[in-house]
Amino acid sequence: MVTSRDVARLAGVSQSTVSYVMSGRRSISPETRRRVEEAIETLGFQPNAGARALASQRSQVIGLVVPFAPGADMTGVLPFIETITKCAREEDHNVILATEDEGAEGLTRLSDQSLCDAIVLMEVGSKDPRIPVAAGLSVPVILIGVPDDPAGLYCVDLDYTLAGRMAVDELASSAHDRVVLLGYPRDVMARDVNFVRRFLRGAEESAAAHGIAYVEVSPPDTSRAGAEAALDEALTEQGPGGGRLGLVVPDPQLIQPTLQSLLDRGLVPGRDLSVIGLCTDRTAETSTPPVTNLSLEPRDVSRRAMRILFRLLNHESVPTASTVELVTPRLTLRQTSLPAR
Amino acid sequence: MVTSRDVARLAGVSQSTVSYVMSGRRSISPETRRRVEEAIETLGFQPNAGARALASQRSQVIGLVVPFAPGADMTGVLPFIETITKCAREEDHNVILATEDEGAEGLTRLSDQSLCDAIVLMEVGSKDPRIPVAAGLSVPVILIGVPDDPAGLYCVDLDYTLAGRMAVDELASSAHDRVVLLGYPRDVMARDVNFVRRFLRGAEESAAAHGIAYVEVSPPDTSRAGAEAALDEALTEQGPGGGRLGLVVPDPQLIQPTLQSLLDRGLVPGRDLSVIGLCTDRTAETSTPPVTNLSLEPRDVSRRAMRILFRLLNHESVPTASTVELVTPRLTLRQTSLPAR
DNA sequence: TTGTAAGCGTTATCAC
DNA sequence: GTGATAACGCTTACAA
Repeated sequence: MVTSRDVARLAGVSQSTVSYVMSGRRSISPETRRRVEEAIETLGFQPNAGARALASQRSQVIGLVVPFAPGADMTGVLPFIETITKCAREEDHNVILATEDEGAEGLTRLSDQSLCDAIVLMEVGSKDPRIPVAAGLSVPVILIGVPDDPAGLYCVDLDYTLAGRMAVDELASSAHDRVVLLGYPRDVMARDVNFVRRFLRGAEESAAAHGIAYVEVSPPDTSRAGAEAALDEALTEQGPGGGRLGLVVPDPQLIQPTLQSLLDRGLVPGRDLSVIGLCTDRTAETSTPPVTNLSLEPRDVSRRAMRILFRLLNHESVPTASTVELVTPRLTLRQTSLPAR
Repeated sequence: MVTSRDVARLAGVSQSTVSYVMSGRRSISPETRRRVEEAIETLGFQPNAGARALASQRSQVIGLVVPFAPGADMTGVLPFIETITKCAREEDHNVILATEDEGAEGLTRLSDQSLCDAIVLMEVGSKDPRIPVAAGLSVPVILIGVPDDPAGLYCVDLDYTLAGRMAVDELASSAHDRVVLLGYPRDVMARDVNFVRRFLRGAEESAAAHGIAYVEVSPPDTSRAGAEAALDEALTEQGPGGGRLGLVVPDPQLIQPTLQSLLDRGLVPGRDLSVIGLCTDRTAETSTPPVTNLSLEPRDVSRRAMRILFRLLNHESVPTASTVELVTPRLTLRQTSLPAR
């Protein structure tokens, strides 16, 4: 292992000078800088992370708590991880992973062992028991998701209320006369993830505002059978025929099963009814048929979260009116929308 | 911050005793142990990771290099990340993330800065330039994937050759008389990921062995249009009618577009032809229609990789005949298989 | 069975 | 502009 002592010896300077050349925290004569940088180069010196963390009280690591709970939506989290990791690297930080199932102890572990300087907490629940713990840590924490009480923590999330409203607005303005919302499966409802409630409220509000018929149906799960059951309920209750029907499907995992169930019944999305999904554009493009969607914008959400986090780390002011920052979803019309009348 | 000194003071012992109580590296009298553990408990002591790493030369961290390259298959990597993280936690280790686009420097950074004690390198290419670098690091490295020359490194991967063979075997034994392999898109071929070649070889071998007609077609990309183009080529060349056709689709991203293209042509998988995909069971279950698949077994592959890694870390012997450990794929018949004749 | 003390490789505060 | 030197909090010989 090559240390800063080795570099110092080779460059003919003191160890502290090597440190200052690397950190730029005091001015160095051009000549000294050159010699030190040359020595670093020839020896291939890399500073020891542990020693640096110990001395500087900064680990240069971001803790990322990901939702690996059983049954959680796996498809959506990867873009978050990717974007967060890349943002971290841009600021010369690393990312350490913790899983949701570690609960609140996972947070205290990351913080109290000085494993990281800041924490990103994904997919927080409405009354997430980790929030009060997170708020009491000695490191800044940013939430992706909006709990009922953020306890002063900064939050970034998609504007799900707006998404719900946009979905129904779109259907209403394209002359649909009834909306069925194929909701989240029961276990998701049970976990009480906050965005579910927000989306439903937005959809409901819009339906009321437009005076359009509106029903919510909750599938038992996101399987094919779950979609079948929910559709049975939805279509029987209202009768399949007559008028323009719009189906809103906020759970990404339920979209494909739903589309297939419809096709199996001889109901063609885009011809016999409309379907709007809430999912990433990638999911929407590859569904069969490609589904009109409101984008979840995971990259945008992640980037904003990291921006705030680094401002907190650098003790810069965070230019936000509220502690909650909401990202506007984007509507993209695809094949599952009925043509305008 | 509460340190081991604080614990020692409260328990009325020396700092080293606290350390030994925690590590169990020497025997402690029951009474002393009790007092120390009580002090740890009441103070909520957590050892400082940096200091521990510095003193012990062990960071208790596993470096995980994930393929976030543009266009890489995102859906498949999450189960790997999840399983690897959980295995690490079981051995009281943390996981630090690096992205593929950091290349070989990412590896040296992780190792030379003592950021981790071992590295898991995912999705290695046939002639991956990171392999020689990885082999020269001071920390053990395990590969997920099999390069042409593993340079002595341990590798774990799905047995893609066997997968290719199993796919065609299945079709041959269920009385199909020709096989079309809808290959990987050109950019994947260009990246020369090793498993592509292996899968194709296995399929080809089996076709030859069974004396069954066999064609490979390469789509321009994994989009809907890409699938269309490939199918056009495949079906024109051979004519759509006559005999039992089996389609093998090894790229998970191409499966759904292909199924849809077939349906659009009035060709129903499971009635007019067979389709076998290479993808996780989860993907297979939720495709439309559910596709007969060979499972990628990401959890099994990850667990085996971590088993080997920890044996290397603990200087235990690794009970493997070869340096390459291959996992057998599992075939599950679903709706896209023609009934036996 | 326990304590003492010398590092581990940086950073950062003093001096000069 | 640069150099000593004392932390940082833990592990681990070496003593007792």
